[in-house]
Amino acid sequence: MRNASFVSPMINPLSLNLEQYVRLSPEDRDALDELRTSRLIEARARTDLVREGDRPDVVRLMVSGWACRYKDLPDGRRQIVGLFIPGEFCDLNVYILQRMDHSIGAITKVQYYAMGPEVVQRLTQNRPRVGQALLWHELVTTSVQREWLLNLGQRSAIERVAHLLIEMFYRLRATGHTRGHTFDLPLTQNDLADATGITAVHVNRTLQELRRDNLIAFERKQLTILDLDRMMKLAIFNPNYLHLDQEGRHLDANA
Amino acid sequence: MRNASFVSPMINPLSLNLEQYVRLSPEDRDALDELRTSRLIEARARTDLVREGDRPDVVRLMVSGWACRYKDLPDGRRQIVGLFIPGEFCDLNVYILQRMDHSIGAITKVQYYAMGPEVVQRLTQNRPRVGQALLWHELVTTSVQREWLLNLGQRSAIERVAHLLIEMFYRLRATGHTRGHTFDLPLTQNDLADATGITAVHVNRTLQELRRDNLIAFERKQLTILDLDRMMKLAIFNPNYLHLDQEGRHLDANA
DNA sequence: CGTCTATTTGAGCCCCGTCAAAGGCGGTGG
DNA sequence: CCACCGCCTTTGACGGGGCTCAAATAGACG
Repeated sequence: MRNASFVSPMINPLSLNLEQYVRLSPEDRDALDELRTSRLIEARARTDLVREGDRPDVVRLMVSGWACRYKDLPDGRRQIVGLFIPGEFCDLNVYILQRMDHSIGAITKVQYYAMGPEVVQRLTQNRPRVGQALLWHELVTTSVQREWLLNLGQRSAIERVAHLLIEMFYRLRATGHTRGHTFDLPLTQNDLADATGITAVHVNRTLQELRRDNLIAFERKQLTILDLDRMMKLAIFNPNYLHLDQEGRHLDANA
Repeated sequence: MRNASFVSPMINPLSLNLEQYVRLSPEDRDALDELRTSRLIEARARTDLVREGDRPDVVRLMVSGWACRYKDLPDGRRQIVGLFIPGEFCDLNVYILQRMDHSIGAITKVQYYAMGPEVVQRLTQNRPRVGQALLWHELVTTSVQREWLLNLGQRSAIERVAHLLIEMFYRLRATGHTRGHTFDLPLTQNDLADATGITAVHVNRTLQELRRDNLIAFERKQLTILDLDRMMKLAIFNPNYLHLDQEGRHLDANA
């Protein structure tokens, strides 16, 4: 929570998110603050922000609520390929492509800034360190996708679910969205199923097993990780892929 | 195979690859040709080019042979999260990160150019259109990762294997590495297993089923797709995610 | 021609999917 | 504020797709 007082409350999540990677200068933060002049859009839970096949137009910066990136098959099968929490960009670069190859859906009610690509381009040109941070953000997102591939391809059902829960804990904690080992997890068991590639019924049994073993508590969309060590061992969780811990220190404003 | 005569035989695969997205000018091609002054490195089959945890140093451009990106777990489970064919970069951007979050291994004997990040940076600065093409290349690689997530999370064993085979057919055909519906597939059944998240034994049975249904022929590392239509239907394959078909036309040299 | 790796086959079984139905909970409208 | 409705969670029984273990066969390579 470095220098939280320097940034406006609304855009706060973004600079907090980026400062995981790079320490920003006051000028950098001011430039980020100007994104607040973008259109602020609200979408209801369970609606799509963009659909596969659409022509991408704007870049979206999540302000509140959870969203997901997903792909589906004609017969209804659906795979969530990424989750977005406040402060994260959904689609920094995909506007380069002609057509969306995936959809973005709101899990909860969401608020986001929608800005033209030129706004981001101007920002990265004027503030190179912000540009570096955004690139970092993209690279980490891609790294997370790779870890999810490992998750789906190699881990068992209980390992997958545990791994996802720990990842979200780490990501939320990095931006101050946790209280101790507790955080809001607005996903339904159906969502968890679509993200882990197992069925909702089996997600249910898996969560019960995690509860029975006193590894988690989960009620009213509040998740508590009761024993992080044992959970990490169970999930074979190694946080390296999140590239946290101020790895971007060498890019710092005062370096 | 546009203008293949304009480019040197050695670097050919790269510009061919990039021209899937953007039509390059002669100057662009010349600039790409200069990458040939980079160190050309050879590695034996089944060796690692980089390992998870290493500090990334160089950018690798595949010249010949196949390589893969993979992640593994302490207990030996291994997931291949991407395949590289000649003309593709393994790790255009990952040098930005402090530590590799995955490994890169040679499937066959491989040759690749190893260049310092500054070489790529200079190239993209001097030749913006090449920079665009490289960005495109990265975005498509990421899109492929998302499709693989869908593959692992939602498709059955036979669908997964069929999907992977068709994808490699499309990617190889785009750079002229196919003869009719036949191409070299140097993967072992173990590799296919690690890429699709099923066991090698079951890959074997799956391939037999594909053969029995006269969908493929596969011997001596030569794969033929006997009935592409039925294969695509079986795999629920939609090539959109590869963003082929000169989507980058609007960035063309003469646009 | 021998060795090592890759492919193939078989038997048994288990993790997880499927189908179906019963509770629980939150949200909405009267 | 209550009652209803829809979605979410939970439970049970059953079946099957894919895993495991093990061993035989076939190729590849020196």
